[in-house]
Amino acid sequence: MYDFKTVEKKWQKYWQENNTYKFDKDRKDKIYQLEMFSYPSGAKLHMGHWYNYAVPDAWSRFKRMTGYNVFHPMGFDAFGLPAENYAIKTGIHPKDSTEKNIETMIGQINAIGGTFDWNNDVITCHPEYYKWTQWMFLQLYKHGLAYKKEAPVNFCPSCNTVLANEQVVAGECERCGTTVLRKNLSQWFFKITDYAEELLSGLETLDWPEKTKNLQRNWIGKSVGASVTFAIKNMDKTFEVFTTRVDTLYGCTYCVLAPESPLVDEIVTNEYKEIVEAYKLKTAQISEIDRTSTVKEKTGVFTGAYAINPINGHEVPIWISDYVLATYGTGAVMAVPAHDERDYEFASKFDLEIIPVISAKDLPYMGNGKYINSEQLNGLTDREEAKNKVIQQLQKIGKGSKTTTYKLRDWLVSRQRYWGAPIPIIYCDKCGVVPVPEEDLPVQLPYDVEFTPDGSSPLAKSSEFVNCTCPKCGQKAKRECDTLDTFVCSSWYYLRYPDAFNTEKPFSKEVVDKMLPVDIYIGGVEHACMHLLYARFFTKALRDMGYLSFDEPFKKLVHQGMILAADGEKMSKSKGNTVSPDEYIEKFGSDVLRTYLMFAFNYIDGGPWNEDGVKAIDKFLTRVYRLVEQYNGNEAKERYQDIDYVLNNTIKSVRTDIEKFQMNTSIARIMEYVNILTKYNSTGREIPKYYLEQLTLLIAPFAPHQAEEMWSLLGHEPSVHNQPYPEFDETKLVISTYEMVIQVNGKVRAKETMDIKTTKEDMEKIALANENVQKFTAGKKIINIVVIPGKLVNIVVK
RNA sequence: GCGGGUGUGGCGAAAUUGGUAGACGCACUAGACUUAGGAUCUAGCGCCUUACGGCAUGGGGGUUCAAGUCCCUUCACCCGCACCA
Repeated sequence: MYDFKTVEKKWQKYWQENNTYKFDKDRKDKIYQLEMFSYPSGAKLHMGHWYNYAVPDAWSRFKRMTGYNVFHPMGFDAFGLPAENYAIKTGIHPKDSTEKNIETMIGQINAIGGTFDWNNDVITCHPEYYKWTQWMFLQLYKHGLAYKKEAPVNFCPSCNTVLANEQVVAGECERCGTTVLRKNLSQWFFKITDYAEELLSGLETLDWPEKTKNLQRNWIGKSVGASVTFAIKNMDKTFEVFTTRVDTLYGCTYCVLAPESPLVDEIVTNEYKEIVEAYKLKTAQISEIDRTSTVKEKTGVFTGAYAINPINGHEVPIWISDYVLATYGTGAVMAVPAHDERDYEFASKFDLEIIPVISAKDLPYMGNGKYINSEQLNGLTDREEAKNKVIQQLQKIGKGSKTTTYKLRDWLVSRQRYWGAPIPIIYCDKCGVVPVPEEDLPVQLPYDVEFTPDGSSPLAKSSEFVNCTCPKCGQKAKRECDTLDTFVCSSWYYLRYPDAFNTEKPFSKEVVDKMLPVDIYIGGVEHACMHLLYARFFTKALRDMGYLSFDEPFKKLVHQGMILAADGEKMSKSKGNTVSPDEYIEKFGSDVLRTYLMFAFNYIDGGPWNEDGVKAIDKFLTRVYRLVEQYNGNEAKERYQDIDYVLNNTIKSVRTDIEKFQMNTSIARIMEYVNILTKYNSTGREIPKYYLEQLTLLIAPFAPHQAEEMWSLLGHEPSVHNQPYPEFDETKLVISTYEMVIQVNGKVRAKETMDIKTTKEDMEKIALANENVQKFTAGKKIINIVVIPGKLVNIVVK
């Protein structure tokens, strides 16, 4: 009787004591395999973690058995909002709850029986780690890639606190239901936009899913166009607009500024001040997604000011409207209602002038055509030519040029929260913004802090933390009280693993250049635009500072799908439809759960949980074990052709399928092998040891504990995981006959067993002679016969 | 709204990339063995039809000797949207 509980514990202990999976730094054939580390928020590992860790572990084991030296570390992304919210609710300090959760989760991850090497402590909330996160900030600051500017936050006036998007439900504060406002605060940014072009072009070099690359391309949102400078009438002021349709400049009949644009206050005339203020207030309550919705009715107000179109000197009114975003382009647009849908809708509603500049039957017209009402452009039909002409003229008078814009925005890293890495900056009345000297790092996060929400950053309330002396002049100064976005922590953790105990530097260049880039990175698609882009940015920035000599952090990327509840819905505590991995390890063991997760889904799709599927795998593994258990010493050397064929076909398929992360079909092939062995066994014959050894080796990456047990049952010393993976013999896969398919008009009408060497002519002859085929060709005219050697014959009749 | 994706038996899924649709498994049906078991083994199993055969990869159209796979169109569902990570 196989007792999985004892067996799994026994081998987990053995692997740990013998350091079976310790990475050997001196070997050359390394693979750096990484799964996205977990966030220890909800006390326990859920099925999604298991799916993310257990399935790739088979890949890792397979790579080890095929001769690679796999570096497979694990850590925790431990700062973040949920721990702080939990603390506000329960009074348990984020540090305490996080440490406790990490301990629990380490135990649970170990229960997977994975190849994780824990000798690489990366826990982002530990000072030994965040010291270097702060160091990263300083490097970016020194190289001009970190700067401060005003930016809006969600603000609840009743709780008097900043809210995360997640805490805003339908425009209201999730705690008290008050309407959330957008309020400007001075905050730190990383200049990721400096790398927009390389982040875009670098995608070409990556072995990533095409859809993920597209997501990033789109997020970066490159757009080639022109910037045009408009002067403001009767004022010594100008503003720029970005447009992709500079060829329609003559048709510009008004301009629109984003309501948040600082220019608005400067240009608004007294007459319009009141309504502009009211409109700005209203805009502050609408989310960006709603603002840009094209189904929403356009709103806006006139500022009383006029702009001068640089190409023809026309005076056009300046409006403000929420469909213009301060964060994209220049925060101002030229409106050409005749040739832009949104502008047309806006102009119609507010009765603004519409001047067509491309001849068209119906407006708005976005297509190509003959230019009209455009002086020098009149008569042209080529859009590019028209654009170039306008740009040339604008350049001549210094009022515009060709420009590229990106949707990508700089990365806001300031958080008005406690549970994060403090931003290492000091404000001195005399010296201004002073970075904390590197030798003073880390800026420790104090433990005793009041973090209930009441209007200011929690750290601002700790006088011990805030008050310091200026490192430059020695006068009294104050520390920055915001903490860093946790994405900063996770943007460089993969660099830390290979050199996790370095106290001198975040990592040694020599070690990292040898170990990186990560050969395979596994995690959810939801990180496509943020984490994965931020990490790429960090790598490139550090490279340019001389700390690294590679361009991209993750060579190959694999996404896992989502495991849904049995009802096909997302698992959630509130719906009460969750299944816990613990429950299944308890009932079936790790091997069953691992193998189920690998077999039941296409890895990148995931799917709904199925209880019967788990039982089926339990049955399958039991059947496998029984084959070995029944073995009593048949050392016979003879081989059987039919078993050999299945075995070699299985080995070949498993090898190629694991490589593609298709554990499901790999296991299906092993099942076929088990089926033939079972059949052989049921005729009362005993299976030679060789076939059982092959079975054990084949299944080792999937069910590692059971394989180890089977290996010792067959009289071998552990560990099976240090054995080479089976190789296939192509000669055993050569077949002498095949089943020829005979079609008439594309429909299968007969099959014939043929010798593999049969010529095309003979195939045709045999096909035509077939009795059933003749039933369908009788009395008809043969027009064409298509012969695919070794496969089929298609007879086309009429 | 913008962007990305998915759709194949009762169910989870395969399909060497244009060449026998449904591998493997679940569920189901029948049988065997039984010191009755939610155990094990054997066989069957896309749908319609007694059969011949016909129909089938969300729907419609096209290209082709041949389409799940390529093209057009349409419907349904799912995911992301910058302070959850």
